Amino acid sequence: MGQDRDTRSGIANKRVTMAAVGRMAGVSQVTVSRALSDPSKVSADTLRRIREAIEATGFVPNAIAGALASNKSRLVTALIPSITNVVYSTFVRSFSEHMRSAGYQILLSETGFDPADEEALIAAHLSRRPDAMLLTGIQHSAQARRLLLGAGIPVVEVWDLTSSPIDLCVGFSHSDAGRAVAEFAHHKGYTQAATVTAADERAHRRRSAFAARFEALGGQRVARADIDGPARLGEGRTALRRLLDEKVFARGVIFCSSDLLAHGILIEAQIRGIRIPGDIAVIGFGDQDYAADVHPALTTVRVDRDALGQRAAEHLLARLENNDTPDPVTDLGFEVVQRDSC
Amino acid sequence: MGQDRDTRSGIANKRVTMAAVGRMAGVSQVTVSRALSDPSKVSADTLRRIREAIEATGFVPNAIAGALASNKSRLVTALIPSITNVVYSTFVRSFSEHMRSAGYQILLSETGFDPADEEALIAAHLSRRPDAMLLTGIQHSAQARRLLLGAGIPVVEVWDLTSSPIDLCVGFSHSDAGRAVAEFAHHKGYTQAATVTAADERAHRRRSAFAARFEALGGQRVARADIDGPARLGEGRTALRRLLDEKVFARGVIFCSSDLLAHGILIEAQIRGIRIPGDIAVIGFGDQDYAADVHPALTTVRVDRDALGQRAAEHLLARLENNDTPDPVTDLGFEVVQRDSC
DNA sequence: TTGTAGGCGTTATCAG
DNA sequence: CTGATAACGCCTACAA
Repeated sequence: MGQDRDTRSGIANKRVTMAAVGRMAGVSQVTVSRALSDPSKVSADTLRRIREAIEATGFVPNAIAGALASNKSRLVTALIPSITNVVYSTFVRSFSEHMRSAGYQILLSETGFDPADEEALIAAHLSRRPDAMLLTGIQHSAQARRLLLGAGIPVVEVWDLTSSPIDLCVGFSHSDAGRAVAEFAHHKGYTQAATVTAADERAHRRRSAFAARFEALGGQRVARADIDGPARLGEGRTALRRLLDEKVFARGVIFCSSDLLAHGILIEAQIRGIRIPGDIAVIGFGDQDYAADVHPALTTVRVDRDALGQRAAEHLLARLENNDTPDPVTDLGFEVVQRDSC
Repeated sequence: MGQDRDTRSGIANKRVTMAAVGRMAGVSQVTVSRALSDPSKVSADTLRRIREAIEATGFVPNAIAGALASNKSRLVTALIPSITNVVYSTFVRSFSEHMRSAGYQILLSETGFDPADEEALIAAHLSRRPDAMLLTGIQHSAQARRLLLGAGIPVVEVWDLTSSPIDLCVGFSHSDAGRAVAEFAHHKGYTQAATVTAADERAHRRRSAFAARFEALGGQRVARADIDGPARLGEGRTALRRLLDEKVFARGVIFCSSDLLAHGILIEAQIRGIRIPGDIAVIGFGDQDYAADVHPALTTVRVDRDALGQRAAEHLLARLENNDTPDPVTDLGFEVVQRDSC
């Protein structure tokens, strides 16, 4: 209670500095700094005394001061559309781990659905003077690009492809993915199709490419059910209901913008006694953890998120550490994974 | 290509400082600082010139220098077990949004499964001199506690309850939750039960409390299926299979440590023609987005993650901004949500 | 309303 | 191997 607070205040000893550690170890502040950054430059005995002093005082270096002095923050900021979307969070984990093992910490923020917010977020992140920055997607305001360029740090745009990245780009083509799915469906003999798409620009690009190719290959006009807001299981169920009730679609294949929506369709179909893939076939997107475990197992599009995070990290690190120039844009592709739902 | 890189290097103008902005606007650096932190302390005309200069130069304040000078980083760090687990990420989103609207940014890291890593992570985070820190859970090494105490910043531990928090604690009792589920099951007339539990200390505490209470209420010995590693849909399916095959359980209620596992059980049961809740009843944990949309709709335990994030933020802010002392520990409780699976 | 001076805790650069 | 000393870019007094 109050007691606790008092105790804490008492303990809130003024922060221990290198100078204090040095005093205790009988050396100057600079020597402490050296002992920490390159122990080999300090005599064994001094090193020992410094380590003891650090242990005794509970010294934790002040990275803020270090960053200011060295002009290196060892901080990398990342902007993703949503942290609760597993697609992005698994990718970010991979990215983080690779950056962390190179000594960088990640400052993560959600950009959400409003692209207008991104600019302010970028500025806020830039004020922390990150050594590099990761952005999701390739659509950024002119002012955002200016800020980024002005910062003079490596920037990697992920999850999409462009011929004119701000700096680096690692991703895959959403149009290609849509087309690949259309071709897959066509080869499986489907001539009727529908799409269920969440409110996401990249998802819509996949949908458009899918529909265009499917129709070009002789398929009938592709029905569509669009969702506003993020994908949820219930939205998948609703979408199937709408498609069926509005009689715009009765048989064929449904291409969803995410595995979650596809899963919703599986559930709704099961309840209605619609057989999958007998009556209706379903294709998801993302190849989530659970895609192989739902029933029937979901045919979907796999994007290697771990590889994506790794490559993004590697390219950034190449810029940061070595002085070599990685390829500005790298296409990691995707893969249609056939299972039972189509 | 190389061209791009050259361009970037060219543009990487040495960082614009407040002094530079001031020079351009015909005022001193301090005035620029004031114009930014409290525009009312600067004359309208000066303000205009400064704003023009900022616009023209693309100046972005250096939060590093600001933090060093003011001894306030406006940074709050958060440690969660996993970012890909929606339970934590939704909570963190709520926390982040509340902190952000108060002007704080969040530095997020995953602690993962190895509690030994936590200590190093805490130290790494502390080196950024956060103004406050959020920790998941109440189990921290003695050294970790020392570090935290020594930092002299507000700390909030979430997702659990303890009578001796490091500083603040906002959460709920996992034992209480387990017991509440046992009572719920008992009132529904079940006398046989099993648990499916992921490798998580808190989940196991819920399980123990559930089993103890269930048996105390006259139920038969509770069967168990434990999973090592994180919860996945497939693990839920496997668990049901194991429970059935090993003949340790055939009818009754299954309490899962997460909705995901429960969902796996639903799927496996459907495939095997086991009726839910006719033959077997299922109770999840977490009340995820999809819990109401699976079939049958999942009975589960709801934890108000948004409220949790909000309260954690509020209590931290109380320490940070006002000088009043929030209650050291606040129990936000939980709620058994009855739907169709039990 | 504006400016000057000093300092925040490091790292970089020279000396010794 | 160790130590002065000068930045780093801003904020907090205190003055004008």
